[in-house]
Formats: sequence, structure tokens, C-alpha cells
Amino acid sequence: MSAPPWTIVARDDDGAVLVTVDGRGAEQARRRVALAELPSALGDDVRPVWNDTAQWYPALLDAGMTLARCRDLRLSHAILRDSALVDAPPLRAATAWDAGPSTVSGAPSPALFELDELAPGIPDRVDEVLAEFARQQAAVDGSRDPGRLRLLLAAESAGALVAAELHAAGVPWDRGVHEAILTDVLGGRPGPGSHAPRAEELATRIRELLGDPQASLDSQPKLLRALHRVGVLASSTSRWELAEHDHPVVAPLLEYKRLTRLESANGWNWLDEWAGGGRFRPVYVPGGVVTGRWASSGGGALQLPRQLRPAVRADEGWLLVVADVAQLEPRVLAAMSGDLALADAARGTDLYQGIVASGVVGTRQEAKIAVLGAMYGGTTGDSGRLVPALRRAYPRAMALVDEAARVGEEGGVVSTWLGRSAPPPPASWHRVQQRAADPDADDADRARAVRAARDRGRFTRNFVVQGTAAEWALAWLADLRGRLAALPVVPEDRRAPLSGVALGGRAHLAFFLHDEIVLHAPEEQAELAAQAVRDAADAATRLLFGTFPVDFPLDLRISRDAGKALLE
DNA sequence: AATACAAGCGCG
DNA sequence: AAAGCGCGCTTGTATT
Repeated sequence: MSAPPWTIVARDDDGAVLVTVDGRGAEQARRRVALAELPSALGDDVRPVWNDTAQWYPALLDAGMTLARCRDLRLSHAILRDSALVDAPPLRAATAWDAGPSTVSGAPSPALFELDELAPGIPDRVDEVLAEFARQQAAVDGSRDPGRLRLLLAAESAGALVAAELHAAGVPWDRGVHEAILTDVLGGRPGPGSHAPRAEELATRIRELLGDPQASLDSQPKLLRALHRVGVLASSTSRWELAEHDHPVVAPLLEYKRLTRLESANGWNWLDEWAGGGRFRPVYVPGGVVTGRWASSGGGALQLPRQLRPAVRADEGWLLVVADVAQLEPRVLAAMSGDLALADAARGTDLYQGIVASGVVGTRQEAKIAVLGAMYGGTTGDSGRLVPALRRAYPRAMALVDEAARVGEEGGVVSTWLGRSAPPPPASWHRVQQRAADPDADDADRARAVRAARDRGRFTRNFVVQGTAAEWALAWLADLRGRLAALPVVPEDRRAPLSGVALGGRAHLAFFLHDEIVLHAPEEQAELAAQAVRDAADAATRLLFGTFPVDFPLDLRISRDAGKALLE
């Protein structure tokens, strides 16, 4: 199987320029095409190299085209600029390629083909794009581990394709189910200037218990003062702190907060704005998190309350394949540290139970607290008490995160398995450290420096694990979309109503959140799609960790909706 | 009136 | 029950 050619895709004053190049960026052929001709001019077996997937791919999707792979230079630049695998990189100087993420617009339209629709900042002229590609290829070729970086850039770029496809396809969203949940919990839609009926009833009771019929419950300072007046001496109005006080007002107040949260964050207004048309189309931002995780923008895609998952509901004649990886991060840690004992504990479907079975700690809950403490840098409470047991049982795994923390505390740089490095600490961090080292420094200066160092250490400790887990997930997605593209297209009358989008004819990705995915699949393809999900997970594990004996078991189910209830 | 910030809470 | 990491969004308040 030969790799497809690289094709630089860039703009000129009234169209696109396509340049076929070799792996070093040397030009082999060039042609100009009108933007409207781009889908047919590109064809299927091509690997575009472009400045920014979010600027090009939505229009191709609109035209009914999908791509197998690409190279996103903006995302790749960010990786190579910071990667510790790249020596003295010419990419480190600040340039227009450092532009922040542009996002796929919420209003896909032919306007995306128009020249003035470009987000400002990211270079798009052919000379600049060619030059950047050549710089990046040279940086990879001259790096300490070209193989890993090529994998990472390919995965990151495939992720950019997935993000655009996810937005185009959307999550099938059942308005009726969502409204039924809201009505059941809140009692009905709130009128202007008031809360929903159940929240208002609670508010009345709470004000009685506070002895103040005018008490404001939505203003933290006012609520806190009212609580103090009845003897609840909390220092904040946060849920966990209120729960520690034994007073009749606490329970209804916590319930009130729960209801008003649902109402404001994912109530009827959210439904109208984001999912009214039967699809929720979050804007995904690949590479939006320093660790390499995706961020999102608009609609709160990363915060969909589990309570509302039943509203994710397949179209008639379609099914959802819902899959998530159990304890992805500790499994990744076992693999990257080569810790056979931890990998052994991870052998079954429940890593925490495996740790208990090895006699490291007594209960599953303790195992969970210990593992999270190990990866997050917990030092106090149960976490601080339990982590040492983990350090004895899994010295290699713990050495990896402990070393990452040590390097971070000293201001150094850490990297993920494939070579994404944490940005170096900012100048302000170094100033704090220097001030503490000054002979005139006082205790406060030194305390501030220690705190900043520890904060940095917890960040780098977690970075290596969270970032490598993100790489596994990207590899999973990238492999999966290739498998899905090989499924047959169903007959016209069986397709999902995705106007102008090539994805509606077969099983496609509909949602992604760090370690879980939802596929939307024609009924007759659901089993095949589910097997593709499993096979892709295995392929991702082999791609990253070769033959190292670690499992990444999936919790997978096929059902009409994404609610957990149908599972049991 | 517009903008910035902090608190609080949803997700992994 | 949070803790220890990473996010986005809404609300109320403070600032300009």
C-alpha cells in the first residue's frame, strides 16, 4: 500500500492552487482551479496539505466529499514548535502560523468558498504554505524521533477531519425526550423573570426556612449573608461546603441549585438554540487543550449532563453505537511506563478491582482515589495516604509521573508518548522563582515560589498521562473513520437526513468526548460498526504501544438512545 | 452600556 | 465528600 501524494492546497486571488509535492516539499506539478471545482479537482486518493482544516474541509463535506487523510499545518506547527523532540527548531520564532484555533462556523454555507471568509491570521498563499510544509518536514526528519512525530501529526490532522465531520453530522437529538426530562424535573418551562415551577416551590420553602421572604437565592453574597443569619456559617455557597452543615435549609437549597443549573445550562433556551433542528452540532476545537485534548466552543459539548443523554436518540431505522474506554489514563500510564504489574492489574475490565485483587489497597474506592491521586498529584487526605501503597506496588508507573512532576517543578519540559511537549513555564513563573532566590526574599516570596513550583509539577505530572491518553483516543478515531469509510453505502431511502453531507449514507461518528464516542448507524450496519469500534481500539493500542501487554477494554452498547438506563 | 472577573458546576 | 489534572458556560458583581 503506497501512501497518497501530498498536495498543497492554497489560495490565490480568485481561486485555489494545487501543488503536488514530494515528502520534502519539492514541487512536482502545479495547477489552478476555481474554488467550486475543488472537490472534483482534489479527488479521493489525495492527501491535502493545507493551512487549516476548519477553513477548507466543511465546504468539501457540503459538496458530498470526505477525505481519508490530510496534513493540518496550523495544528502541526503548534506541536513541532513546542516538541522537545525537535532541536533548535526554526518553527520556534513567533509567526502567523501561531494563530489560535479557527472554528468551523455554525452556519455552513457556500460562503465558505468565498475569499473573504477566511479567519484572519493563518497564512493561505501558496508560497507561504509550501514554505511552512517544507520547514515542518525538515523539522520532523531532523528530529530525535521522526516516526513518533509523523504518527502524531497524522493523528492530529485526522482529528481535524473528524472534528469537521462531527460538526457536519451532528448528534441526533430528540427534542421530545429532552422536553420530557425537563418537564419531569422542573415542572414546566419558566416564565420570563422567574424559575421553573419546581424551582419556585423550592425557593418559597427555602425563604421560609431562612426567615426572609425576600431572600435572593441567585446572588452568592446575598445568599451567604442569609445563611449566616440562620446560623449556617459556611464560607462559600458551594455544594460540597453546604452539604457539611446540618440545617433544614441545606437539602432544599442543594436541590434548588441542581434544578436552576439544569434550567439555565441545558434548559429550553439551550434546546432552542443548539438542538432545535433534531441535531446538536457542537463546535469541536482539536488541539484546543494544551495536553492535546480537544476543546469545544458553543453549546457546551464537553459538559452535556448525563441526565440528558437519553435525548441523544437515533433516527428511525438507525441505531447508536455508544462506546467508552474504562480507565483510559491509568492504562496509558501502565503502557508508557512499561509497568507490567499495573498492566496486569488492568487485565480485566475494571482496573481498580484489579488493584484490589493484587492486595495493594483494600477497596475499589481506595484504588480509585489512589490512582487519581497518583496522576493528579494528590498529597492530602485519603489520596496522600493511599498513593504510597501504589508507589510500592507499581514503581515504574509511579516513577514516570513522579519524574514528570520533578521536571515540572524545576521549570523543565515534559512530553507525551508521541512527542507533544508542554509549553515551557511563562516568564512570570520564572520571576516568582527568582524573587524567592533573592537574598531579600521574605517568607511570602518563598511560599509563593514553592506553591508555583508544585502547581507546575502537578500540571506536568498530569500532562504526560492526559496527553498520551488523548493520543490514544486520536489514534482510535483516526483508525475508526477509515474502517467506517469502507462500509457500504445504504440505499438512498435508508440514509440519514444530512443535507449535502456525504456522511449520511453509512455509519458515522456523531459524538466524541475524550474517551467515549457515539456512532450513528443504519440498523443493518450497527453490528459491523460496533466491531469496527473494537478493532480500531485494538489497532490504536498496537500503533502506540506495539506488543506491550495492556488491554483497553471498551464498554460498548448498541441501542436507540445514549442513556445509560437501557444498558442494564 | 460594555467588559472583566470570580464563583459555581457540568463533563472527562 | 473533596482532593489532585484539564476544560466551557451562566450568573451576578465589580470595574470602566
